[in-house]
Amino acid sequence: MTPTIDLPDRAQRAAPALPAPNPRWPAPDRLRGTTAHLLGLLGAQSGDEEREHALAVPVRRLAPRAALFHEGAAADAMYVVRTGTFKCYRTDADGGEQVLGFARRGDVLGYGAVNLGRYTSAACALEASSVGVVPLAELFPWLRRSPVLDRALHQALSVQQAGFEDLAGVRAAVPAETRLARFLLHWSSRMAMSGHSLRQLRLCITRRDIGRLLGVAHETVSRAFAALSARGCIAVKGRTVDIVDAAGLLLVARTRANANGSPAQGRSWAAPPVIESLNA
Amino acid sequence: MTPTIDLPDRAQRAAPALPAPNPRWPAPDRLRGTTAHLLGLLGAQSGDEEREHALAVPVRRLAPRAALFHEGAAADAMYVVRTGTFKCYRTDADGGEQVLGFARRGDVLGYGAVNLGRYTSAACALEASSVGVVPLAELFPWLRRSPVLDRALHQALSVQQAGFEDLAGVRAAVPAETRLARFLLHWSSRMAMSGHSLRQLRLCITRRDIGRLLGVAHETVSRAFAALSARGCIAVKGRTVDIVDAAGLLLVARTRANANGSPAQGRSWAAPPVIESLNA
DNA sequence: CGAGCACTTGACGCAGGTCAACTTTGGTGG
DNA sequence: CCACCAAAGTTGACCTGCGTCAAGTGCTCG
Repeated sequence: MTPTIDLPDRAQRAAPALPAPNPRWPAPDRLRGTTAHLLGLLGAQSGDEEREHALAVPVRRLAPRAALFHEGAAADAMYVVRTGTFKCYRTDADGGEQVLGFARRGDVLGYGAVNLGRYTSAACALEASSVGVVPLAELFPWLRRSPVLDRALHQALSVQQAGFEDLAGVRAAVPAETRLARFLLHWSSRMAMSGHSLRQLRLCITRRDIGRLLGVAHETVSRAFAALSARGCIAVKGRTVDIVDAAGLLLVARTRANANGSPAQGRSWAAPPVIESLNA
Repeated sequence: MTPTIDLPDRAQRAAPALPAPNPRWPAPDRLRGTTAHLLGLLGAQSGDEEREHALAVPVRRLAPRAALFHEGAAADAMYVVRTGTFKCYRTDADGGEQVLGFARRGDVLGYGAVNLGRYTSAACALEASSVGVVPLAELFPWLRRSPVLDRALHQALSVQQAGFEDLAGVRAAVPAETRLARFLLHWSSRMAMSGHSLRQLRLCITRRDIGRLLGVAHETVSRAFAALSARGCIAVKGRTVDIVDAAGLLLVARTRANANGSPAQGRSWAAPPVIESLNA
């Protein structure tokens, strides 16, 4: 229940050497940013004052499947996601992975290490990604120097906590189809926040990992996709999912109690407001 | 997946009027504390300087079963638990509760509201309890004035995040008995942190709520208790649980794969270091 | 172009959800 | 202080959803 100290055996296959600088990135982003950039990532505006006092913030790039850090490893930094997608997970003694969630632009990774100096979970890139590096030794000096940054961090952590709570909902004691529906809606609204389409989902996750998030076998995930598809809620093509009937999906996301009948006297199962626009 | 705005129908049954001041509490604690006290709660030392600049921090007392705040309610404060135990949960449309976790001394409640101004989940007292009140309007001024407080808050949040991650483990796709074993170990190490006995657990939680945390039916929780008891790992008397055989419990906490045989080649399933002392 | 991994689909058995009956506990009012 | 009632807990019986094993197809990467 507390962080393992021992690294999983594939700890060795650590993050590969940084890939050659990617020419698609504008020069200033190539190797480092500033604390002002961090602010941007965290969703805050940086005033002139901030830009002046801005300190250099290293950027680290990761190839698909590369580990950002390992569970239990000694930590010298936490990270803010700039681009790409990360999977956060824990590995238990039996080698079973428990997926804790996924991180995207603006999400903070490795925060659990702030107290312990060791990462409490692992994170790896699902696609080519990059992060801003916040050395733990610098963290509090930075926050002290820039209250705006501190505030931005707190707010980012606050929304992340809400996200965590959401994810607890997909692991609730409800049928697999419901869990998957909830997860898809969750993902949809997360993606919408970073300017992506609400209905067209590009999951860069294997069925196995979805299963490990939902707490079901990967075969069951497959069948749940098929079922939702048959029901006409979604159209699935590999890892691309189209939300065809958002209202229907939302109905499934409520509870088994009424997969058929009454639209439930209660209100929306914590319906993301964004979902309204899906019905357009 | 995002906070509901509508309150559950029992929103009305809000927190009852504060119970008459409890004579058991020393006078200075009776009605208010200071930011220096907050520091103590959060597990930090407060220097002289801190004590000087200390600001008044209201204390709120709650009767057993009283709600601290409701999901989706407009928020004007977050809280730090002083005494007692709280249950954090969300209610979905069907009236089903999803328990997110339990909070004890030093834990921060209502942090999800820092960004939104609305609570993203509900919290209610399981026993007579008290919290330090941090008005959201004061939060950032306080943090700015006292970097030590800021640091303490960050560190408390950091360990809380680790705790959340732990709890994801009890909801993993493993048999009910394993989930319960993991939960008991989790609870044990949490309680140990606040100076309680490691082996003697006083759960102030109903089987139903344990079930809602683990994602299983409450009857199953009952049976799992019976099974662990029959196995000789624990002795159960109502809500009092004695950990008789910690090693055995730990074994069950690993995975069904080997409830019988090989002690698993891998390491302790994220074994809490504290557990070692249970074997004394 | 081949190998391994992701994904899908089927068949089967069991862990656990559900319903039901009963006991125990704790809280409330007389 | 006790009697009463509602909620919490336990236990049993039944049945179903999903975990597991197995076989086959399609990607993607080396």
